[in-house]
Amino acid sequence: MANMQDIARIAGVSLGTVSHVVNNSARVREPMRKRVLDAVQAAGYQPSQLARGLRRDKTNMIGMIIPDITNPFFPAVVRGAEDVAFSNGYRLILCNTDNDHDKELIHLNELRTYLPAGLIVIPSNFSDLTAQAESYRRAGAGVVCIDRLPTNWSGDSVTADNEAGAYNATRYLIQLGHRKLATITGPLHLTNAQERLAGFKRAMRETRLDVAPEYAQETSFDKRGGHAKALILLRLIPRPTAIFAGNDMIALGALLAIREAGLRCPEDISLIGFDDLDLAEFTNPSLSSVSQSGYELGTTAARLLLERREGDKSPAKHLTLQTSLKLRHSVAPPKQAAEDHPATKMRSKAKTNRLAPKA
Amino acid sequence: MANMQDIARIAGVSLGTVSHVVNNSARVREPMRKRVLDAVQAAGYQPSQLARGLRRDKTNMIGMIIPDITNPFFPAVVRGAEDVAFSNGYRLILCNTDNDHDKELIHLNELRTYLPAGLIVIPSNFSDLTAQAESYRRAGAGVVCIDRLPTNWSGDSVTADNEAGAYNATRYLIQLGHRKLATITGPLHLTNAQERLAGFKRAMRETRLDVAPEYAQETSFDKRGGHAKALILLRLIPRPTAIFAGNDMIALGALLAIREAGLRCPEDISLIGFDDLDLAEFTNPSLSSVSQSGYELGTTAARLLLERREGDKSPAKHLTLQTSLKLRHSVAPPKQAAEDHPATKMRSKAKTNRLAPKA
DNA sequence: CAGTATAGATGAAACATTTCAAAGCGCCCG
DNA sequence: CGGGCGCTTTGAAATGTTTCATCTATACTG
Repeated sequence: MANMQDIARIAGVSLGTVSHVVNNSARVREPMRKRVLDAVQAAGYQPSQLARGLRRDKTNMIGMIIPDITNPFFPAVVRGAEDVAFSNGYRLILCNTDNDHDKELIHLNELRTYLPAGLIVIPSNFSDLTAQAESYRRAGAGVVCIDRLPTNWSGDSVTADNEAGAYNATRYLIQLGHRKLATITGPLHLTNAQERLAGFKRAMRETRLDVAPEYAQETSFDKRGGHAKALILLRLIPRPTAIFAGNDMIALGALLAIREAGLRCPEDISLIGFDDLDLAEFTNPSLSSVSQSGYELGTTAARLLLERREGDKSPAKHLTLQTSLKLRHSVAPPKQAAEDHPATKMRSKAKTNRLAPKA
Repeated sequence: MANMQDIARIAGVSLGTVSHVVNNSARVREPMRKRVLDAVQAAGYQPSQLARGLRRDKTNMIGMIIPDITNPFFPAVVRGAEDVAFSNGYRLILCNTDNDHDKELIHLNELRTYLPAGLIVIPSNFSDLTAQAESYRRAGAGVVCIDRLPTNWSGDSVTADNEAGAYNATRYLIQLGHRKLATITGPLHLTNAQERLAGFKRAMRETRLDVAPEYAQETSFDKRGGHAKALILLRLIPRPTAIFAGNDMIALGALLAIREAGLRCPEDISLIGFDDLDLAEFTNPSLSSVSQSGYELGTTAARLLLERREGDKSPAKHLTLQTSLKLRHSVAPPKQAAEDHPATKMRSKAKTNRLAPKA
């Protein structure tokens, strides 16, 4: 590959001049400028990002650390981040942690040696990134946490309004006439699971409905967990008539359990998930869900990072994205309340329907 | 961050010695060696990947160029590649092309300036990577194409046995008693779509069944395309009793179209997709599909790359991964043939069932 | 014990940039 | 015509490694 030296020789100018032309870092008189540009064109020269990064003490890479790209919520997040990054000349290094704190640490430590422009992190379980983030910030690289936050996180963040989303979903079920609600939460050491549970509880409290401990089951954010915990819920007396699941994978497992138990959704049990994954549309019945845009989560985080890169020194920002309730076929009024509750009329046959989230 | 100079000073040795200890590139006597290691530990030193890459003329990065991480088939591929890369000390730079050849070219050109250890590429439409790949190879970096190949590709590749997979699926439908089969292929400039069509045709030819042109519709690999083309197929006379879809997204669209047309799957029309995405399990009816492991595609490609990196100079390898037929509820014997065809007994109520692929 | 081979340690060059201080140069003004 | 000023251009240093040629000291051989 041609290097700057070559270009300088071809164009008959000094090394510094080539650099100035390439980077627009100083005035260069037109004829000379043109000679350089021509040489660049002719040789197909592209500056070495390595040398550039080494010298500038910063590269155009952005580290993206996520639990697992295979989890259907994350690809959109990554894509959002990549799109914004790409169109601003940045590239993404993708790292999967499997929620393993050690793996996260390995990535955190190694990525720093690439002098990335910043980091977008979906923290693993029990992360404490404060020290690491501080070290990145000292090196002039921003760190944005998204989706859920480590304990004591004081840096930039972008998350969905989990509490409001859960609240709206729960309130909707209550308005349909449900009185015996249950929830299957994600791991409660994760802030997003906590917030969703909080939203659920607030809606219940507001209606003076009780949440007995066994009606709030905690599990991992996956199908298997949802399946196991739903089986437990279905054995409770009285049996819940509606379940709010911490995410769509849990809801999917619950759906399976409901079917296995010989019950029907939504006739016997209503079900609402969270995330509004693509698959929510294809389940049988199709799954109602609190919709959050993973893509937007990614773009917002990347933009925040780039603003910091441009020199934004303002105090830590906590951006919250609104959710919307996507109604499909997995919800219905409870059987005994179908006729006598006024909210029943809200039951919609429409495949999708938006309920504006709390402002 | 501490650099090598610091370590040398702390340990009281020369720069070169530190390097040799860190890289095991030369014998260093134990006491000195230990002093260096202690200093590294104490300072939390990590070598700059930038400087190292610049000097070694090669980094530990692998470029991964794919159409769109949001397409549900690709996350597993990426994850497979990342797992093998990670456990060998390599990191992945993820690039989405949206099947846009220009975007692909931008990535191809820029990635080279990072001096990556190699490239894993799912080529975009109409790619001709020969020249680019040659330039990478000259720089000592391997290029592996996966999933589908550019025209005239002569380098390393890993693909599924698309032809056999399609053949088996089609043959299965025929054995069930179907005689009027149709297919909705992906874009026929893509080799995987071509091969799947070829497998379909071979099975038809073997049974002396005709494939009239209008019974083989071509479209993009997505739901919308499948939907549109299925509507066309459903209007044909005689109407096909089974459709082999070029991938699961197409099948999904077809499923929608079948439902819209007031027909039932599998009673009126059987349907088989390709890829066996997670969602195939959740559709209604659940979708039969030719299963290929995206994860394995990724791991195999990464391993191939690393072998090249270790100096394997053997001629281009073309690895082919076997597929298996995953039977679910979207297939049934055709109504009129339900009783009188011997193959009918193969119809299984089992949710999943493997049919060994052609050896 | 002298001479030599050899393992071990070192210092400097090289990788491809950016950037800063300094030099060159034309031009205007006195 | 000389001095000074401001715009261009240049050359060199610096970034953090690796590696190669040297150099040193140690052990071995005759």
